[in-house]
Amino acid sequence: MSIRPRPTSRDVAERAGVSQATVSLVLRDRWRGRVSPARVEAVRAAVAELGYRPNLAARSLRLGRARTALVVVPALTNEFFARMYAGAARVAAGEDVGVVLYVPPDERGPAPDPFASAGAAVDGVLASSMAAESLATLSQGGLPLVMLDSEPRGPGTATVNPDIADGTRQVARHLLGLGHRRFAHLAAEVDSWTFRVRARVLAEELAAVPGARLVAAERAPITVRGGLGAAERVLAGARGKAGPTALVCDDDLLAVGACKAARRLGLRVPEELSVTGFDDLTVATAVEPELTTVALPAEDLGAAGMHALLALLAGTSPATTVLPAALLPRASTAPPPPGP
Amino acid sequence: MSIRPRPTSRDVAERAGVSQATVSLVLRDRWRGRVSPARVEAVRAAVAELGYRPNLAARSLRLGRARTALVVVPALTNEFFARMYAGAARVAAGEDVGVVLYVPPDERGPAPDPFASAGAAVDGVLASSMAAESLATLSQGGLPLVMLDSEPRGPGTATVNPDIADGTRQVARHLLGLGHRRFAHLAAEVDSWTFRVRARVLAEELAAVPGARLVAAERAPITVRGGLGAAERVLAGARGKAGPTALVCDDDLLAVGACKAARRLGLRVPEELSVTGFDDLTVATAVEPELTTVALPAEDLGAAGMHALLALLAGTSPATTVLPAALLPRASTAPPPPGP
DNA sequence: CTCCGCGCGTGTTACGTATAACGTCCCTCG
DNA sequence: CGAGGGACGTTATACGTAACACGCGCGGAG
Repeated sequence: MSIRPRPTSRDVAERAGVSQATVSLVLRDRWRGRVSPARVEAVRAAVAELGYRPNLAARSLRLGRARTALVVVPALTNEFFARMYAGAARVAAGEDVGVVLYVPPDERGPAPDPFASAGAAVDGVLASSMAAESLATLSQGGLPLVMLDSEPRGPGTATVNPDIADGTRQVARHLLGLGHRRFAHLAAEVDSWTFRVRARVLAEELAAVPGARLVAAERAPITVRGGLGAAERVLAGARGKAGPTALVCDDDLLAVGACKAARRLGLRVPEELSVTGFDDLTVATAVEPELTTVALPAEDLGAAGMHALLALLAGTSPATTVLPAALLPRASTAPPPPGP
Repeated sequence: MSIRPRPTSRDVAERAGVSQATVSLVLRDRWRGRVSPARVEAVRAAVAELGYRPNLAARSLRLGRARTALVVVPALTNEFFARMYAGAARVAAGEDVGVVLYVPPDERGPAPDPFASAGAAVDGVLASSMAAESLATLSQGGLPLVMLDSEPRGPGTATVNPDIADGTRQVARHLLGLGHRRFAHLAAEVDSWTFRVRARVLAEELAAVPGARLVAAERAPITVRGGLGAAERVLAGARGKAGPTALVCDDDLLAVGACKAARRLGLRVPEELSVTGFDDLTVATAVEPELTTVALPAEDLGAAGMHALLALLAGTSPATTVLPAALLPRASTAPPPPGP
């Protein structure tokens, strides 16, 4: 089986007994009123027989656009980003747009140039939750750029965000409404917009209620282990008198870790400690008790982002979109235990 | 701010006072002994000033290859696939190869042509755990193809698989060794190689031990809900006398659902019912009790797959690789309750 | 003195596709 | 009967890059 070079449109033309231009017309569906049905059929038959596929590099070069978007995501093993990607990919597939995915290989160190390593030609960029320095690199491409779940930027780039502030507000008010006054915050140790907003809004909401306060705050990597360790530090520190009765976590994984820590320390959730998460991941309903959390529309975010990018490519001017977040009260929150 | 067309290598040449050919030589690092250092510097400076980036479509067309791989994955929201992808992407990034990701939009219905919707030119394909019919489409591309976690095929395509048979064997022997004799199997409702192997090997292992048998089998979608429903059907059916004492699940999500079902029915895990999972997902250690499961080297699988693809592209002949699976005994398995 | 070889560069071409700009018929209408 | 125009195709060209095949001086060897 010797390797046979891929057939070109010229090969198809020869086989069908027409010119290469005619083949192109047929393939692009531009033949109406220019090519007779008989020849169209001949071309189609030749395409099928040869197993011809257009060379996409050549097409991109000729057309000056690739119908391809570069999607940049910090880590796909994070369910939230995976869902966001799924939404973006669905829209892209529907619009017949290709997707080149770029995931920075490592947290530390300067990431290699996404454009160089992308390999393929790309018309625009959809990036999510990036740290500021990576962003600089992305803007340098000079391509239309849509940011997801990130600090809204000046004109020039579009942004699509979940309403993190409102989600956080709902969590805080839910817990305050249950009667909690002593809070702890388990924060993600990543320094990005979304987590800064959570910390800020939580502080604001607590400040608005007399007697309410943040008795502890810890940062941890966004994993179950991370949450476990951080929660142990928070809870072990202040056993008894002035410990927090509510633990607000930046992510469901942290919340799950916190629940494990509570169990180890003999604290019952939610009777003695309320715990809240963020994102409504699969794990939120897998554990016992099921987590009270904030559902963010991850798929919609990705989908809206891709739509925004396509709009940008079509020439509309960039805008900022905010999608709603919804508190899902479940079994990990309850009124605080009565004071002594 | 009017849109400025992207500079080409000719623009760079003009600015640097050299010919376009020289620019190309410098950029491809082919100038040693052909271009004087002074001019090399001039070119580099011009590149920087103009923010020039090579047009990848043109480069691919000229070179006849794109240094880009098409990766096909059934669903990235499945943590196992996400990890597999991460491994593949890491290798690709290291080898300076781009990745075009294709996720079939829906389970049902014929998937659109991956190559057409890929948008970008591609040199080879890395596909995982696909149903047979999708595979046919992939082979049609005539491109080098590496399959992950799939039925080993004849010569022509390389395969990289986890040792599913051995993993399943370890689970069965672990439970048999604990004394279990009445088993139930919670199978994934997807019809793919990996799940067929699990069912077959489980049956074989039970057949080899006198008295051991499969008292029930159910199929379910690979979600917590799916596992919950299926486990309820299995467990509610045979309360008391001849119910299974061990529940072998094809996936950790199913196992988590099964644990929830057991709890609802008042069965304690692992004292009254042992449950095993597969894949060692994050959720396996998030729940209580932590799941006994089989760890599959997802990242390594993806990495090995990408290496295999690169080898194929370099001209080596396709091979089949098998990576080990490891049983992780944790807290969801124990000896069966003493008989009445 | 001639000629070769080397250091340095440049002109030119091809990759495969899409499309603008042209022909040709042949039919119809004035 | 001639002009006009529609239906049908083709020729030619450009997209941006990579690299082959040549120059052109100049210095040293023969």
